[in-house]
Amino acid sequence: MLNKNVFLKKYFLMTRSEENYLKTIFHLGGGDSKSITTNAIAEQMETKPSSVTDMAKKLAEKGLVNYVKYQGVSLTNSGVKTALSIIRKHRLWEVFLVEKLDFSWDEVHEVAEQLEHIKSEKLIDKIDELLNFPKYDPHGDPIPTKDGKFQERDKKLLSEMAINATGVCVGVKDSSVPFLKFLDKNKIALGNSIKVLDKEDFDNSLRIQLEGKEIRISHQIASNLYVKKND
Amino acid sequence: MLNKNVFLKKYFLMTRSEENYLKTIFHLGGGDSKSITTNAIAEQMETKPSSVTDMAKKLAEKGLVNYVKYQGVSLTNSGVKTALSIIRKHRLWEVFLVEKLDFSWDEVHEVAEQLEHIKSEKLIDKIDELLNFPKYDPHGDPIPTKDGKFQERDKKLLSEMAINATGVCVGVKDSSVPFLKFLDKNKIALGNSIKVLDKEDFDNSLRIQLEGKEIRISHQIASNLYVKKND
DNA sequence: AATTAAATTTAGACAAAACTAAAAATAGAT
DNA sequence: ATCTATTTTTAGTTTTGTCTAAATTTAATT
Ligand SMILES: [Mn+2]
Ligand SMILES: [Mn+2]
Ligand SMILES: [Mn+2]
Ligand SMILES: [Mn+2]
Repeated sequence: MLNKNVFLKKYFLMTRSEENYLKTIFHLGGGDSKSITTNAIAEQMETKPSSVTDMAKKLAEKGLVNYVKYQGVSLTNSGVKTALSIIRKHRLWEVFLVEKLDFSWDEVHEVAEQLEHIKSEKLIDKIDELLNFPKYDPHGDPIPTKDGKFQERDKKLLSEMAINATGVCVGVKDSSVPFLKFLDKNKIALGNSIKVLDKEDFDNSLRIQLEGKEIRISHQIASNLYVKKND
Repeated sequence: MLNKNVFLKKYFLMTRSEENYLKTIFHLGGGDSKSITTNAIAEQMETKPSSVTDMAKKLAEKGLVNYVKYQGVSLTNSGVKTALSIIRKHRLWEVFLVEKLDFSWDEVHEVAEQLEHIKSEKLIDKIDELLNFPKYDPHGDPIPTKDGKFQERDKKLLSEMAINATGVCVGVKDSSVPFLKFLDKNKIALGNSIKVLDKEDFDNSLRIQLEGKEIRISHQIASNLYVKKND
């Protein structure tokens, strides 16, 4: 009885901390068999490199990451699968909070960080169904399907669009609370139509048409907004 | 910074384990300044008495329980308040799962055990609103209000009702999965009308009318079903 | 009142997840 | 190729929550 639980725990059950590490490694690109350094992971997670080393060993033991001393970690197939299932939960909960509970897009991340660790396959599948199987979360990020398929959208940073090009705002690169609140205040939202009117060479700021109205936008903003170009 | 966090953690932030202890103590009657023994708590939580002793000290330090060596623990006002907020969350999530996601009443407890620890006041208030401020959970247990008010229903065990008395089934005493599944199989549900027809002295079984149909019920079942008597 | 049984606490250990400080390995620059 | 700065790992601690085994207190019985 005790031995069986120790076995399950060691090789199958995921702790919250382990899940957070997998998610971070995935977001840093470790899903494409690219090696991520312990330092990079530590910085992202606001923890210490030595803690990351400890966890790397544990995750390697579970077959979730490839870890070679001094060479960093990458996700195994199993690790990718697990990371995607957590990201799927995170983004579905974010949609739920916005669509069903009237949260604003700057409030959802913090709560989703907790909800993503709830263990119930039925729960998340039912939430998915309730939301009518959404493809994107409130920040425009794609939601992996139940079987881990990922549909990245064809999008471009607004700052990289040519003059006179038109499109629709579909996502944010920076999804920090201050940036999202800034966009709200300036009435910039996902789904808005955009046309690039002019670029200012001096400071790289843009003059754009947003839902018909002409506004000026700094480079900082333009380089954090994703646009889907019209054909 | 570090000192501030240590301070917050020690005196304000609740861990999942601490929350589970408070909830258990409350369910064992520790809210009415009755002393609950460490043994009773240990048995309920499937843990060891020595672990309970450790936690009792920690909760006392936080001002959540009164703890006197060898005398057991009872909840302080602050402890009751905290316990009620967790029970409120647990029961609201149970309603949510049944009402919005089509879970059956025997599936919700396990998931609610996880969801009750999500920390977001806004989240639970919005869930409450979405559900239209329900007063009872799927097992007939009352849901505390935001400010901790408790409306226990006037109910009686079916086994204690007099012959010819009528009422409505409003709750279960045993809310274990097997019992709930048994009730489903026998088409006994909350809201059903009940009339006691006859009692068998030999084995204390009952003959009752359930939604018009006459059925026979063992004492074991009758002593785990709550009925609200008609006036 | 003394003895015994049961309940409770203490002491010491362990696993998980973090930390600090020191040691080792790698990469960059001469 | 050697030295040096940076990165990474190791070793040893800490905190939380648990456990076992031993000691202590309380309750029950004679
Ligand atoms: Mn998020
Ligand atoms: Mn998001
Ligand atoms: Mn429950
Ligand atoms: Mn319930």
